[in-house]
This record gives sequence, C-alpha cells and structure tokens, in this order.
Amino acid sequence: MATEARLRAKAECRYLMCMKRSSAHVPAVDHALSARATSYDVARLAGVSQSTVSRCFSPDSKISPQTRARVQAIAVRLGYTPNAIARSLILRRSGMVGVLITKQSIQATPDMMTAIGDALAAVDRRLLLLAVEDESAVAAAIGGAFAYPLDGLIACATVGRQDIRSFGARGVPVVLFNRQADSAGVDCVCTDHVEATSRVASLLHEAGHRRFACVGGPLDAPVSRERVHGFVTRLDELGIHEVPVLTADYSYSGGARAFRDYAGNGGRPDAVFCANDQLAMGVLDTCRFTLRWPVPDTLSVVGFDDVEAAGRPSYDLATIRQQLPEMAHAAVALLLARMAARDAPPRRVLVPGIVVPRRSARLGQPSDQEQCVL
Amino acid sequence: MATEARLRAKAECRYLMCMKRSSAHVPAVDHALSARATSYDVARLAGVSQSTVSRCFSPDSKISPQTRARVQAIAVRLGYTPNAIARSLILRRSGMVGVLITKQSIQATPDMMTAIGDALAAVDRRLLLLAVEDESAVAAAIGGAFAYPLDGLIACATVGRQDIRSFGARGVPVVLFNRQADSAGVDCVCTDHVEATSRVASLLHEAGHRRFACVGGPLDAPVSRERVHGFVTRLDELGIHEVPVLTADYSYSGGARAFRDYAGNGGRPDAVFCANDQLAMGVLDTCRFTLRWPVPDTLSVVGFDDVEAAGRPSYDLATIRQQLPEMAHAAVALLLARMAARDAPPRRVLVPGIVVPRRSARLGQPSDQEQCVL
DNA sequence: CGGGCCAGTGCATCCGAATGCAGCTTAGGA
DNA sequence: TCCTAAGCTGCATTCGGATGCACTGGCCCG
Repeated sequence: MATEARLRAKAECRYLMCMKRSSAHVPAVDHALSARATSYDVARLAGVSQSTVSRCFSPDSKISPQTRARVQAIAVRLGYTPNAIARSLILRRSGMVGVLITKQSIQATPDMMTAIGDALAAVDRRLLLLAVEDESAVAAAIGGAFAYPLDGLIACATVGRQDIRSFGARGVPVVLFNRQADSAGVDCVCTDHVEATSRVASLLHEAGHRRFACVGGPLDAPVSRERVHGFVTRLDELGIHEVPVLTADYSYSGGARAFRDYAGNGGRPDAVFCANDQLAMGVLDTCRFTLRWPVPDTLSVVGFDDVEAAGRPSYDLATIRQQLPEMAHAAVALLLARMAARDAPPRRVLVPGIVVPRRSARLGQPSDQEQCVL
Repeated sequence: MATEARLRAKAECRYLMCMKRSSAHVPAVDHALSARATSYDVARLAGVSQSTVSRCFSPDSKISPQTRARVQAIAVRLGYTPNAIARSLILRRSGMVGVLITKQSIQATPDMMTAIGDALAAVDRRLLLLAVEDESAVAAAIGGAFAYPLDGLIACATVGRQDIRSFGARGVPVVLFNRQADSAGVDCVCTDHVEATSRVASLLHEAGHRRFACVGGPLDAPVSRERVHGFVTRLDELGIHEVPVLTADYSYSGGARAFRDYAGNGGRPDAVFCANDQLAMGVLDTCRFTLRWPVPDTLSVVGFDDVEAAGRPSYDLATIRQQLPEMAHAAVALLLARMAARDAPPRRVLVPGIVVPRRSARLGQPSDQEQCVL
C-alpha cells in the first residue's frame, strides 16, 4: 500500500513536470500562416491567376514548365496543398471510400482492414471507417455515411438490399466483401468458403475421420453459414449425414463453452471444424485443459482465417487462410471498374482459400496447397 | 487430385450461376434520382428557398415547425441528405478526424482503433484512417492527409516535431496517443507506462523474484522504452541493478527468438517483463515448449496490453491493461477542447494502467487493482 | 388605429478549386 | 511586314450548403 501510494505520488509529480515543460510555446515555422493557404494566396504571390495555380496541380493541364515550377515553389513556401474538400465538391468525387465493418471483424481479422487500407492507398484513396457494434447498427452507420459523397463503399458486414439500393441510387458503387449478393445486383469479392471447407472435409475424411462436428458462429452470420455449409455438404456427399452443428458467438469463449457443453452431453467427435480461428482455439483449449483429450490423437480441430495466433506452437492450428491482400485489391478494382462503367453487369470474384495444414489436425494427402491466385 | 479438380469445377459452376442470377436488374427505388438530390431540389418541390431548406437541417435555426416538417418530408421523399463536403467547405470543419497508426498497432491492439472510433462517433465525427507500414512512412501519410482539412489528428505513432508543427500551422489540432510530447507543445494522452511497470516490478520483487529480465520492442519504439524504463528503474531502486534488456520486433516470434537466444547464452531469470503481450506469449511458449521451464514455478512472465488471447487458459498471462476507451474519450475531448481554445496551454492526460494478475506470474499482495478511472 | 417588435423567410454572398471559352502572346511562314 | 496557328493564361462560372442582412406579415400594446 505504502509503495502504491508513493508511486502514485511520483506519477503525479511527473505529470506536473510535463505540464510545465510542455507549455513552452513553439516558434512558428517559417512559412506558417495562421490559416491554411489557398490557391488565391499562391496566385497573388506568383502574380498569376487562381486558375493557373489550379492547373499547376493537375498533371495533364496545359501549363508552361516555367510557370509550373515557379508556382510550385511558391506553393511549397506557403505550405499550400489543394483543398481536397473544395476539389471534391466540383469533381464530385471525394477520394474517400467507406469501409463498413463490425468491431468483431476488426478484432478477429485486423488484417482485413489493413489489407483494404493498403489497396485503397495504392489507388490514392482514403479509408473512412464505418465501424459498427453489430449488424443491427449497420443501417444507422450507413445513414451517417450518406452525408459524405463517398467514392464507394466496401461492406464487410451484412447490408440490407434496401440499403445497398439507396447507395446505388445515389451513385455510390458498393462492393460486398465476403458477403453474398443475394440477387441484389452488386459486385462482390468473396473467399470461396464453400469450396475451401468442402476441401477440408475431404481431407479429414481421407485421413480416416468419421465422427464429425461443426462449430459455427451466430446463426445470422452469412460467412459462418457458408463455411459450415460447405463442410457439411461435402460430408453428406461422402456418406456422413446429420453432422451436428453447434453455434456460438464467434469468440474464443463461445467456442470453448459450446464444445464443453457438447462434450458434456456425450458428444465424442474425432474431427471438429470451426467457422473461425477464435472458435477453434476455444475448442482446442477445451480439449486440452478441460476435457484432456489429446489433439490430434483423439480428435482433429480445424479453424478458419489463419490469424496470427494460429501459427504459434501453443496452438499449431490447422486452418484455412483467406487471401486478404488479393481480395482487397480485387474489391478496389471492382469499385474503380464500376465507377467507370456504371451499368456493367455485376461481377462476382471468388478467391480460393488456402488450406494450412498444421499439427492440430490429421489431414489427407498434403496436396499442392499453393494454388494459383485468382 | 481428382477430388480437387472436381471441387474446382463445382466452384466454377457456382461462380457462373451467381453471375447469371445477380445480373438481373434491380428496379429503382421510388425516390431514387439518378444523381444525388440537392437542397435546391428540395427547395423547388417545397416551394421555399434553398436557405430555408438549409435551416431545416440545423437544429437551432429560426424555422417554423410547420415549414420544417413539410420540408423534411420532401427531403425524405427525395432521399436528400445535406452534403457534408459542401457543408465543410463553408464551415471549415470536415467532421473527420485522422487517426495515424502503424499496421503493427492495429494488429497488436485492434481495440485501440475501435475505442477511438467509438469515441469519435460519440461526438459525431468520422474516422479517417491513416495506416502506415512503419514509422518511417509517417511523413508521407501526413502529407496525404493535409489535403483534407481534418478536424484533428490522433497520432498513435511517432510523429516528428516538424510534422506536428505543420499541422499546428494549418490549424489542425493534434493529440498524441501514447507518445511523449517531447516539449513540442502538443496535447497528449498516455497510459502511465512508467508507473504501471514500476508497480509490476514492485509486485514481482515482493513475491520474491530476484533474477529479472526484460524483453522490449524495437529500440526506437517510445512506448516500449517507457515500459522497460519504468520496470528497470524501479528494480534499481529496489537494489537490483543491470537488469538485462533484450530487444525484439514486438512480435510473438520476436519475443520467442530473443528469449531462446538469451536462455541459450545462459540467461536464467526468475521473472521476465515483456513490453507487450505478443512478446510475452512468445516468451511463455518458449519456456513451455522449447526450454521446458515450468511457468510460474521456475519463472514469472508479465506482459502488457491485456489482449484477448492473454486471458485464455492456454496463456493465462499476467499483464497490464490500458484503459483504452477512457483514453480514447480523453483524446477526443482534448481535440474538442483545443478546437475551442486554440491557445490554451498544452495538456497531458496520464491514465493509470491496470495490473491484471494471472497464473503466468507470482505477484505480491493482490492489492486493490480496481483503481479510480481518470 | 397606429407603431413597434419579432418570428420566419428570401436574397446574395461566401467557402476553395476546376474548367470551358475567350483572349493574349509568340513564333513561324508567306 | 503581316497573318495564322498554337500554346498559355485569365475570366467567369460551377459545385452544395451556410449565414448576415433585409424584408414581410402578424401580433400586441398603447
């Protein structure tokens, strides 16, 4: 306690010191104006018109090289940057793309966001984050986004057809990311979940597993449904019917709880496929720490996503990797294509998932996993 | 192989089906115009002036309730939403706040981004993501952001003083998130890393540990430096000098490798503090799987951040939690405050970290951890 | 009954950059 | 020397909404 109090006092002291230290005023930079410089400011100093300044900043304008050099020098001196807001008003393009995504997706696969951000940066677009608590908040988030004339929307969450249309009506191209278009006439790019999980089903079957179980995310999560569907359907084709499908909330603890309950009720699978890695790690840990079922000796566990933790020795989780950078680039390409040709028929890009065999599962023939990227 | 090929064929088939299905054209929504409706469109239909329409959408304008209701009804019918771009041109506020962050931070602590996003949404601001590969790309990202007259910038990465000033010169308030202001006269909100880690040092010492080691992130990572500094300094006060500090790249594998090497060179600590949870989990797994050193019997491991995985039974990692939602709200509050009072002295908000004791470490007295939130 | 007050509305202007068109400059050829 | 063409540059307008100011009409009070 005494220690605690002393440390707190020290922290307080440091706090005050910093306050004092940092309140010293900073001298303004040479070129700093109190307000942002405009093209008129540059024009005045350069002795040209505002139009000329404007033309100096668009690559293919007719401007003499001398003028351009002179104007740009002055622009640099004033710290002038064309105001993207003003520009987008007249150009009717904001340079911003909305990314609609649930917090749970950000948590589970942060790579998705960074991949999309990279793909957008590559075509000089900014990412406006529309993060929603869950799918029920989508409509509200979309309402807020309408105000900005987005260049496009990449939806990594389920969006109602009505909402998609309202974007379409406003001329904002929409690309669904890992969501079905369900006949709404929208471009989309998806991992081919069905194909990937049915491939895993085959591999598990080949390795001799016969008592299967599935752990899916929430029932209304389309991605989970597809993944489970591909798995179950393939097993059905292989003569294994009525595979039990547990549902959980897409989290580690959800997976753990669901599987514990299932085992408690007599479930004794020898292969479990989970709709994402969080669920799979929950199942894996339940096997190891609660049920004491050796993995993969008594049962195999397979996840989906190949999150960073899946590769660690503590999990060594067999899983399926989505090719997120490729998907993100495809999504951005679809947006750009639709901006160019608004009435083109909707396209659907399916990107194969990559099976990542690891020690948590016995799989059949380690076939050539490195498939050709779409 | 045959199976593989067949599945591929099926996927292709599904692809074509979807193409066909989704190319059916969608009937336009009732109110859909080919272009976005403007306030003039609404004005014309309502038989009022554009000014009146505008006033209907600002809460405290003098407008008769009848007019407002009538205009808003027409606005809904036309699907009109005030254009935020046009509005921000005249208001000189864009409603967007830039968040500068490294991809590694997004990966390591996705909660940070969602917390900031929430805090911004709470004050009706949008989050413009400025994700950078690493700190060397900061300058470029900032250059791109200048174009947008951001309402503010929250920097979760190290920004040069020059860059901070150039924002200041343009009237864009900057708040540093978990970065030192190093006398640049900027607002910032930080976890009190030094206090938190020195508290952990005390707790480990009280529990009887005497052979300490530290695993830090990259040498140029200020956050890591502070965390390590607090830990080492406190130990020094307790009479334990020259604590070895390993450096790694802030990742699981980096931590694992660094610790493996250290142990290989004869390092035999009984307590290891790591600058983040990824490093700590790497160390932990190295102990368990490579070195076969029981944790916490032969040594204690403590991390920082309390990421989701830390709480799982497979790690059960003692760590320090940052109060991210509180920090994010503080950061936004600082931005708003500075927008209101541009010349106020810079403020510095220190938020205590919360020690989360878990089974990976033997800690002294489990004192009242639930500290008062700032 | 008239003056004053105020709520509600419209007019005109502004924000900052892009661009069609017109006008100017310059060079080159007849 | 004059004319033409081409290459630059400037003028004026545009994007969509906010707001100061002027104006109107109704109401209240003297």
